[in-house]
Amino acid sequence: MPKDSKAPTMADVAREAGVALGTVSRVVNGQAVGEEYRSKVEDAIRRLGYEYNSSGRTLRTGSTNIIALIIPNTVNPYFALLVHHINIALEKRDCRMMLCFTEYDTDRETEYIQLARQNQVDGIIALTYNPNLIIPADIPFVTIDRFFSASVPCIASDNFGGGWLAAHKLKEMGCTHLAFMRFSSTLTNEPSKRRDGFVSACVEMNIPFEIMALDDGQPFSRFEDFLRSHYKKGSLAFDGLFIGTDYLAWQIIHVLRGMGLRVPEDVQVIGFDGIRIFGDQEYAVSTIVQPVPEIAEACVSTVLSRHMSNVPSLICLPVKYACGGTTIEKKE
Amino acid sequence: MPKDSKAPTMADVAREAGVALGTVSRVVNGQAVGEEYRSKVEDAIRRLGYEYNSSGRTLRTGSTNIIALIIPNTVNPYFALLVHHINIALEKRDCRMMLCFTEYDTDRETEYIQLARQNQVDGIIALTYNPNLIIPADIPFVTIDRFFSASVPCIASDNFGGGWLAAHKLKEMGCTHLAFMRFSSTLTNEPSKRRDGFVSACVEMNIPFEIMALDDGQPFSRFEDFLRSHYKKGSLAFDGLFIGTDYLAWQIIHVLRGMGLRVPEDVQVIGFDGIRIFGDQEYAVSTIVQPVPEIAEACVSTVLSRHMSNVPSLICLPVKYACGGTTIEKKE
DNA sequence: TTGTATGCGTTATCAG
DNA sequence: CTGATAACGCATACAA
Repeated sequence: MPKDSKAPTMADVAREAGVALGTVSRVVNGQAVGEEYRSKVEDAIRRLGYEYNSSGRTLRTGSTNIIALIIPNTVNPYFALLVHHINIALEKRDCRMMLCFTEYDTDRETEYIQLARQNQVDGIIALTYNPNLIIPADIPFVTIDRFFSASVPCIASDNFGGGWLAAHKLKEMGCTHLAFMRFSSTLTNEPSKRRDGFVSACVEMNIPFEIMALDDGQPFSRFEDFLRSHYKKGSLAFDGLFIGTDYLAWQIIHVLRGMGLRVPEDVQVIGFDGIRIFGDQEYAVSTIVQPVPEIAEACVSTVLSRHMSNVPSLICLPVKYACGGTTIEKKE
Repeated sequence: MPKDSKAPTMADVAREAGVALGTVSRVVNGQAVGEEYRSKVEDAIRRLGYEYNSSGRTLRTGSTNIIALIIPNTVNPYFALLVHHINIALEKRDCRMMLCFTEYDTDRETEYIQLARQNQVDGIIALTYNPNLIIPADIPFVTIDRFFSASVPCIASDNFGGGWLAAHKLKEMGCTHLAFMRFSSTLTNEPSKRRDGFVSACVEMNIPFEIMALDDGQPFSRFEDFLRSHYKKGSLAFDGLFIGTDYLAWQIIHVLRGMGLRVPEDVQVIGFDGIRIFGDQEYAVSTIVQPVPEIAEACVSTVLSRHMSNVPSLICLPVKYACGGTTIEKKE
């Protein structure tokens, strides 16, 4: 029986090639090595079927080329999209991803940060909700949609601009009475600005509007109650709705249709996120589209930027409007 | 200036606590240690803010508690669901996930296996399409939906039974002329059996049917051509369609409606997978639901089973039918 | 039960 | 440009 019960190491390769261990390391890492030595080493690698073992390097250098992504889940299509594009951006830079799902559990958010540190990740990208989350100072850390402090870069869409755009679009489509509806976490984060932009535009355009914000944890039926209380004699008090997310917009459209209202004929609806059915088919609802590829790229390039020096504390990326059939386009 | 520029190690803790390095290791790993020693160590850990560094252990033991999941992407809702449930199953066992997206690129599938080995993962779960993929013999490996050999466990839904069930349901709903449509990869994998089950049921029930399988890479418009060629004088030759995936079913329903046909009144459609809109809302189409949580659980428990000994080579899990509005329920 | 000592595979620092 | 050698942090066999 051969004694090759264990995988060959650089030392084995060195012995096989008749060179020093350091030379093998240099070949493997593509550093300057004499041509004759290089080929001797490469032959030996092939003969032995040597494969690089990154744990040695991690121990020695403390770096892993792994970035932790902390996010609620991957079932929500917006998160799925984010995960997808962040992975593309990481792969482009030869990095791997350690995926951490929190399911909106604040304790898990904390635990995963600790776990990421124990695994020597090179950085953390996090989309979290824990109001008391402690950001590690010794690991490059960027957050999505939530501002902590000037020293923790935050990447987000232009939420204010998106709210503003939604109101303008509804006006443009002929709406005269608007409402904004959302689930609002107790946390004040970047998406909270969707409301502010919407309000700002309504005031500016002198359009009447109402706000219906429901705290997280409140039952969805409150939205139904709200709509019904504004429904008299077969018509709704609003002809245009801006909803905090596409997901909620979808649910609310069901309610509207259940009430006998037609969307978009009687009520036009604009959501936020830019979710497509099955990920790449038509938009689920008319929407303000977040620039997910750009957000992902910004997250990755920021978290990997050397020592996180000279990085802006808030990166805000432009959104755009897209029709998903729940608004009336002017000229088709 | 303090000299704590580097993170404290077990050796630092041992010195601080006045015990031996091995004792610290035993405390950290929850092994038997005298009570007085344990508390001395725990105090020292707290004082120093020590945090476990897993790279040392990985180097020493060769194990990481990380499982690689190789999958095309996370944008397709079925894959998103799979990722989600596999992560739940891994977390339950204190394992982390290294996510590898292939985007159906066969080279990437190979590369990621190599990368996973270099990262010392404890196992690999893979959903792949490369016909020549080489399965590493030295790493626990399970595949989803694709049988390689008796030594590589394969986890899949009961695809044959699903096809069979779809045909029976369509019959039950009053259909008399059926067709099956799918994109078929050149690869013969478990999902290929959806067709076989469907055919078997049609023959058994003595129902006329047609099969329209399009090779991957062919344009979708071929399906349109197929439907149009079976469309005469305002009616389609089929009143029931079974489609290989919900995703394709969704697209085909668009074509049908574009032709002026009503779904489900004129044509009933059943897809496969069990995809819900926004991940947790209504089913996108009437469908054969894959038992994703059970598939995930089976993948994880199998890949982690000690030495992969005594594991079945094919685990087949039961599917069920669900209405998604593209079939006519008998009694509502 | 606790202490001691060694080695896991790699990188990096020196001399040569 | 190459060779020899010392860490990196931890687990564990062995000695006490």
